[in-house]
Amino acid sequence: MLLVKRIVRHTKYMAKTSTKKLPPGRLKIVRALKTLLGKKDFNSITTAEIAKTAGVTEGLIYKYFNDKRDLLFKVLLELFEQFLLQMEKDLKGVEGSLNKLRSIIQSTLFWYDQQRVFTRILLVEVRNSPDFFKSEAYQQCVRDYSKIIMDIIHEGIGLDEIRKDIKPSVIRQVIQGSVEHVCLPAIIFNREIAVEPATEDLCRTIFFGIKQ
Amino acid sequence: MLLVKRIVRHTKYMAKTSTKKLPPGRLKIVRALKTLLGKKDFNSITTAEIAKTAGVTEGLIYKYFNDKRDLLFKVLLELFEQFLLQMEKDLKGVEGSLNKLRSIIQSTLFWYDQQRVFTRILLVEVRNSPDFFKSEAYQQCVRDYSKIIMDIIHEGIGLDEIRKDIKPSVIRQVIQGSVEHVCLPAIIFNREIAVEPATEDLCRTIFFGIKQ
DNA sequence: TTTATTAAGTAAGTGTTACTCACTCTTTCC
DNA sequence: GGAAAGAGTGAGTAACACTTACTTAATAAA
Repeated sequence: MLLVKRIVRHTKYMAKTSTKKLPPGRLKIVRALKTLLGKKDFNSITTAEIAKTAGVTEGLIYKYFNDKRDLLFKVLLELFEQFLLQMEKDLKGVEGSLNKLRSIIQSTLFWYDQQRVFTRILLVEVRNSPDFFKSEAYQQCVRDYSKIIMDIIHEGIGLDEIRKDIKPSVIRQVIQGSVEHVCLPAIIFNREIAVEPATEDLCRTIFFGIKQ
Repeated sequence: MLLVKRIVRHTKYMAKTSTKKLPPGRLKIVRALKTLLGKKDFNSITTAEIAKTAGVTEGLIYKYFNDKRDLLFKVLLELFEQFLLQMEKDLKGVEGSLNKLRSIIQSTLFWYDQQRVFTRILLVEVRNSPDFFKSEAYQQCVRDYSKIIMDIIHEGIGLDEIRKDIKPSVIRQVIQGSVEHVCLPAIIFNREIAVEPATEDLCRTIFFGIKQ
C-alpha cells in the first residue's frame, strides 16, 4: 500500500519534468533562467537575456510560457518536485509523528540551504505574484507539502502524541512560518544555514515550548 | 526612566511623518499610492496612475523619491511608525515576559487584520526588493520591532521565565514567522483574521509546545 | 524694493522591456 | 508525397519607469 502510494507519487512528480519529451528550446529556456537566477534576482533578468543565454529568440519564450512570471513558476515547479521527492525519501522509515515533523524540518532546512535558487524563488520572488496561487507550482507542490504536514499532525493527535487543544492548521503554520523565517535572512544576506542546531532549536521550541 | 524612553521613541517615530513640514505635492503622492494600494497590487499600479490620482505630474514623483519602489518604502515607513506606536501603547503596563510576548502577538494580529494595505506591503510587496533591506523602513522599523521582541526574550531568560537552551534569535524567528504565516493566507485571499483564537493557539504552541 | 537663491512643480520626451504577430523551417504520419 | 502540426524566427509595438530642461513660486539678503 505504502509502496504503491510512493510509485504513484513518483510518477506524479516526474510526469511534467523529465519523462515527457519536451522541445529542446523549452528546456534551454528553463535551464537559462535557472542559471541566471544563480547570479541575479528575477526582476533584473530581462527576457532578452534569458533568450540569449538559452540560444533562442525572445519570441520562443512566449510559445511555451504565458509570460515571464509563468516561466518562473515552471522553474519553481520543477525544483519543487525534486524537493518533495527528497523529503519523502528522508521521511521513509521514520516512526512517530514528532519524529516525522523533525525529519521534515531538517529536510527543509537542508534543502533550503543547498538549493538557494529554489529557495529564493519560493520565499521571495513569487510571493508578490497574485497569480502564483493559481499556478501549478502552488496548487500542486505547496499544497502537497502542507498536506503532508497536516496528515502527520492529525495522525499525532489521533495517537495522543500531539495536543488536541490547538487548531491543526495553526500548528502547521507555526512550523512552516518558523522554518521560513529562520531561512529568510540566510537567503537574503547569503549566509549559510546551520541545519542541525536550527533543527534542534526549532523542534525544542515547537514541541516543548519556550516556557521555562 | 521608562517615561523618558517613551518620549524619545515617540519623537523618533513622529519626526519623519507628520511633524516636518513636507511639500504638499509629496504628501499628495504618498496619499495617492496608499489609496491605490487599497484597490490593486503595487506592480499593476503605474507611475502615471499615481500622478493622476495625486493631481500632480509624473516627474514630481522623482523629485521626492528615488524610484517607484522607494516611494513604496516611504509609505510603508509611515504606516510602520503608526504600528509601532500602537504596539508599544498596548504593551504598557503588561507584566511578565510571556504576557508581553502575548501582547505583541495580539497587537500584531489585530493590526495586520485591520491595516491590510500596510500588511500587504510588508508581507508580500517588499520581500523581493533586495534594496528594501537597506531602506529606512527596514533599518529603522523592522529592526526596532525585532529588537523589542529580543529584549523581552532576554529579559525572560534572565528572570527564568524562558528556557535558556534555545537560541533567543530562533525564538524570535519562531514568533515572527508564525504570526506572519498565520496572516499571509488571510491577506492574500482577503479573509479576516480571527485575532483572539489565533493569539491563543499561537501562544499555547510557542509557550508550551505541541507535545501532548 | 530689487535681486539672487532655493524649492516646487511642469511638460515633453527617451530608452528599455515584456510581449505580439506574421512568417519560415522542420518533423511527423497517413 | 503532401498535408498538418509543431518548433523556431525576427521584426515590431505599446507601455512603462524614469530623465531633463524648463517655468513658476516662495524665501531671504542687499
